[in-house]
Amino acid sequence: MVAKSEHKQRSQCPIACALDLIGDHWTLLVVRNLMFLGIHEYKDMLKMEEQISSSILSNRLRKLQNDGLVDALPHPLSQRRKLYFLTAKGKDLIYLMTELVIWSNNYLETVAIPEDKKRLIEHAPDRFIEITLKELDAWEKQYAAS
Amino acid sequence: MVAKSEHKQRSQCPIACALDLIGDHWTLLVVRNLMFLGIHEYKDMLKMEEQISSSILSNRLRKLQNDGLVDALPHPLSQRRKLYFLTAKGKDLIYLMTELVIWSNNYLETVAIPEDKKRLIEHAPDRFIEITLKELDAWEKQYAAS
DNA sequence: AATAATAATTCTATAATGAAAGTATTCTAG
DNA sequence: CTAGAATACTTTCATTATAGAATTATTATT
Repeated sequence: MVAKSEHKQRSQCPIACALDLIGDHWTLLVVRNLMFLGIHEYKDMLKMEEQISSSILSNRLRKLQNDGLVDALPHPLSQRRKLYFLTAKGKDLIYLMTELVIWSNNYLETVAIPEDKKRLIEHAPDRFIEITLKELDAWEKQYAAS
Repeated sequence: MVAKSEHKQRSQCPIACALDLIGDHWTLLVVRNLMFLGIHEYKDMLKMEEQISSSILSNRLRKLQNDGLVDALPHPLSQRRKLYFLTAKGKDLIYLMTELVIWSNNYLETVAIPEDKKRLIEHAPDRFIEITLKELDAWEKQYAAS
């Protein structure tokens, strides 16, 4: 069952269309978990600092899969567990995500992020992206996804 | 009066903090209007293709001003009109917005945007950003903002 | 003085969210 | 083999946000 909001397309504008997929309070935090934090399981997402509720997490994971940003594998250690991971479409949000972090670092005083990582993102975003993509590749090889 | 959602800070994560400011269905469309479409007035925003409602537009403009992304000037032709424009903090979302458009162009089939503009954004995003920032500068000079 | 334009605000029905509890399935320990 | 725990959700319900329509306050125009 898919909620109403997951259907509507408000216009043909590229920004509006993208916001229909990722423009809400939670979706990009799920992407962040998969992209930067190495969190690939439902139970671990439930523990995220921002305290997502179980129902919202379930909805967002389903929507991300329906929209082709995320896919899932059975966990090798247990059939009842799943491993979520970003598809190429989802991984390609890394450029957007990196700009988001750069903007945050520039304008939002309170963000907690180690100084050295902050400096890397700020002064060599391409390198940061390269490193992150390599980590995602390594994860995929380990689990033979893609 | 400011709604509850305009206050909460869920964590110190740069992505979460940024989403507290711009992570919803409408905020970045208002930014788009100011950044790319030359729409600076309330009445013109009401006409946007995506059909924002008057109350939501009012809320978002107030929130954008509270968060320092947008400022307003009295319209030179009428005291009852206002001219909204992006602050430096708001304008600096241009890198994020450009990546959003690039991603949309790559993955969302249906987006309507002229082919030549699509090509410019795709192959020379820096040039696209430069041109856009110049247009915003020209607007500001005209109205002597900033 | 009457009418229109503008930037909101108010009202109300509907939709989304959040918190807690419940369910179905699979694993694990005895 | 069975009892209990773990996992991935789903359901329920109270609260909050949103959308659309109507209204208001102010300023401009005729």
